[in-house]
Amino acid sequence: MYDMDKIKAQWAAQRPDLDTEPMALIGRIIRLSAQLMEEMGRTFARHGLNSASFDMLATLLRTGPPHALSPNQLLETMMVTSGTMTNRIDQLEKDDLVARVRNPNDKRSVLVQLTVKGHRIIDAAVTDHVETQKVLVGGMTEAERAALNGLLQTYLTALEVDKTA
Amino acid sequence: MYDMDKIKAQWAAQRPDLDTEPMALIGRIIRLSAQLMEEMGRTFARHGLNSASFDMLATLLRTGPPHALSPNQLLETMMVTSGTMTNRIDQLEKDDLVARVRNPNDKRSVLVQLTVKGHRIIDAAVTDHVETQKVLVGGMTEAERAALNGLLQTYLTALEVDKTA
DNA sequence: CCTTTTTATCTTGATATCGAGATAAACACA
DNA sequence: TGTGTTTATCTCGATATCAAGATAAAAAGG
Repeated sequence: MYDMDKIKAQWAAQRPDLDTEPMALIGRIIRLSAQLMEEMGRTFARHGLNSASFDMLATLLRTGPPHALSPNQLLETMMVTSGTMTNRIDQLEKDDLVARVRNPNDKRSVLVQLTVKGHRIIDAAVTDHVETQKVLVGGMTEAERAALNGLLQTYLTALEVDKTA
Repeated sequence: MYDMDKIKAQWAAQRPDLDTEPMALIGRIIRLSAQLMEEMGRTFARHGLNSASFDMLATLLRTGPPHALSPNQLLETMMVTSGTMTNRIDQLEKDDLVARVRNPNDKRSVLVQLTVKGHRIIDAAVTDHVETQKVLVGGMTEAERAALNGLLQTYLTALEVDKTA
């Protein structure tokens, strides 16, 4: 599915006026992203997590002790709305993976903190996840990985510039 | 958000045992994908479409006359479940962008066909979309685009091989 | 033919997300 | 101090998706 060569050929037949080179490039990025997320999701599932919950817990873990951030800080890191964040925190709290603790300096705000259980689970999940990612890039040579990484960085930077301009 | 350099630095501090090179590479692909989809979504919205409906209509358009595929054929092309496909067709049918027509050869099956209105709208949307995509890759040089495209192709192929093995 | 299996689509219930707005605390400043 | 504005989080209704199962037609195999 989403075989860009086939799609390009179809457009060439139906709409020969279109330059589909950009479409092929962008299509491949999106397809790769979807496939990689699907594969990684299997790892998350082995730890009782999904992409969203892994992301939350991993964000708290890598923040370092005391592994606590406000919902707003989490919003700035992850790309979701505030309603989604409330729901995600609720779910994790129900499973005792995070706890909402009061922020003494600001009564509007709370801190979302890893529980002992949450810390244990995300620590193991991250280890597993990194191993999975190693396998997922293992089909490329070291040189290919470096070149791809560099070009992706270039592209992301170019997009940012584009946006601020 | 999802600044891979910052994330790498955080992991280096909290879990120096982890090799986060693969994570940086994969993270950039996923982030790029998300940003590109967001940008493209703006184009779709100008034509009253979203990513899902654009995808459906564009698939039917590039198939060529008579611009009709069965739900099952659409399922094989797009990465969604049958329930999702039913819903997507329902929505497009409600807006008179596609019509379900009976398949005389197989009474289990129907064909989803572009209406005149659907054809007109997707034709304009695709033209606009291709223009947007041109802008979205415009921050890179021709050589960078070619190199990136080649590496993405390499990666996708490597992932496929991995899966069949 | 008749029965079983496969195929194609749709239905249903659960869930995650979004967008808009509600609520309450903190801040700015006259 | 008092008032208006901003900030932080949550609530609510709508929607898109998925997974599992229902339904009906077609195909396969005696």
